Amino acid sequence: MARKTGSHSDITGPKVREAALRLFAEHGFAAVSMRQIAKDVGVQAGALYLYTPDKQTLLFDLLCEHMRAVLDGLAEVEMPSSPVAQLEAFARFHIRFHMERRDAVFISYMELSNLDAANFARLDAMRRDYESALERILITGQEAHEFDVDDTKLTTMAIISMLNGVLTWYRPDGRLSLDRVETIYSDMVGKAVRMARAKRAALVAG
Amino acid sequence: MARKTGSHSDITGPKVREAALRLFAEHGFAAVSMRQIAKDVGVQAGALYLYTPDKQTLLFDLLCEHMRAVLDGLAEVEMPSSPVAQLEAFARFHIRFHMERRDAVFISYMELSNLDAANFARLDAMRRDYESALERILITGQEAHEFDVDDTKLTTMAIISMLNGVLTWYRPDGRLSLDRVETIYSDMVGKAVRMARAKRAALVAG
DNA sequence: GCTTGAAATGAACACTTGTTCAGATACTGT
DNA sequence: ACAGTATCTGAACAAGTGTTCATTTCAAGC
Repeated sequence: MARKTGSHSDITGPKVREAALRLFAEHGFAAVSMRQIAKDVGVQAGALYLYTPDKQTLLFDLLCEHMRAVLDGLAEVEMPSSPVAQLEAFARFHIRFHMERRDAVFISYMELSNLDAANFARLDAMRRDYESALERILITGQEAHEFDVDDTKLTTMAIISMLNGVLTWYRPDGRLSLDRVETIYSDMVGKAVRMARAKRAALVAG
Repeated sequence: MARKTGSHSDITGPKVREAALRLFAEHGFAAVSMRQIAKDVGVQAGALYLYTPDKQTLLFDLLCEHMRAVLDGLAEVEMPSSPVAQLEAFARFHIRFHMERRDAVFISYMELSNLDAANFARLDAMRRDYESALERILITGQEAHEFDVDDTKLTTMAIISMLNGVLTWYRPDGRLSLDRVETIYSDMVGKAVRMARAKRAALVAG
């Protein structure tokens, strides 16, 4: 046997990436062998090297594609004018988007150490871009005296960690709908950063 | 050569656990070989099996010991009477304790999938005990009309994720002291769950 | 000082790892 | 119908995997 009937790189290529993504997320990068990926695709291990130069690059490409999708997704969210509403929009987008791509997110937060320095740097830059978008919302709100944030950088990280936490426990068939989770979380985030009414009144008056 | 001069199981044993903890945290369980651990300890791979029946048990023992330390640590925190102060005490304890044991926390949140079902269940029970302690604070505050929480279980998870996030970015030599980070985080947590003054007044009046 | 047992070696086991490649097969364009 | 190329196999490679064990060495108790 050699080439299979109906085989095509447009089919096998995505299959490889899909299988790798799923298996890496489930067992971790180091714990998944090329032969396991190949078996999942329905092909011999050697064939994988038509679609990736090596295992590490396969991981990097998955991570890279994911971060690009996140940034593109956020760019497509039409942002309201008020910082409070912007923050809610961000929180809702983050939760929904990340829930739809659990596997990729899992890998992004766990397997970065398997990358070499250069690849890591590229991904880290993209991640910082995303976090900056949130920080800009906080800064805008701070300047408009709508938010009362001690440190915008720290608060950015805190919010993102909190939102990411949804991944670790949320189950689509669970007690709460995703929409309800989005609502509760964005409410909490809002309360955590919004300025107290009394303080704002004093500031506006003064 | 065989036995080394000055060698003792009271010395090598802890060394093995220490090295395993550090290496697992840095590279991941699957990516670390017994020979790497042995080299780090300064011993041959075979000698490790005097201190653990196998690699998986070594991981499990590390995780188990960590969770026990977390629960013991929390038990030793003397809790104030007011829920607001209790919440702050919890947040401060969580951040400080987890920062002091970064490696163990990293493993706890990343390598659970490498455990078999029985071991996983035992650890999961301990983790739920810890989370329950936080939820009880939220429930108490809720009943005292000091907190305004939509869903105590979800809020518990949200708070813990947020606090855990500190681990991913905090550097002891960075811009902020650990004490300041604790303050900012516990303030944010407090604001996120506390009941608005107006609402509380209305409730007390009504 | 000698025996006893703990602590460690180092070689061996059977298997898996990522990766390469000559050869075989199926599809595509002419 | 045929040539050419894209796709895949299957075997091979050297290195590394977790684990076992007979053997050796050191340290402590009598």
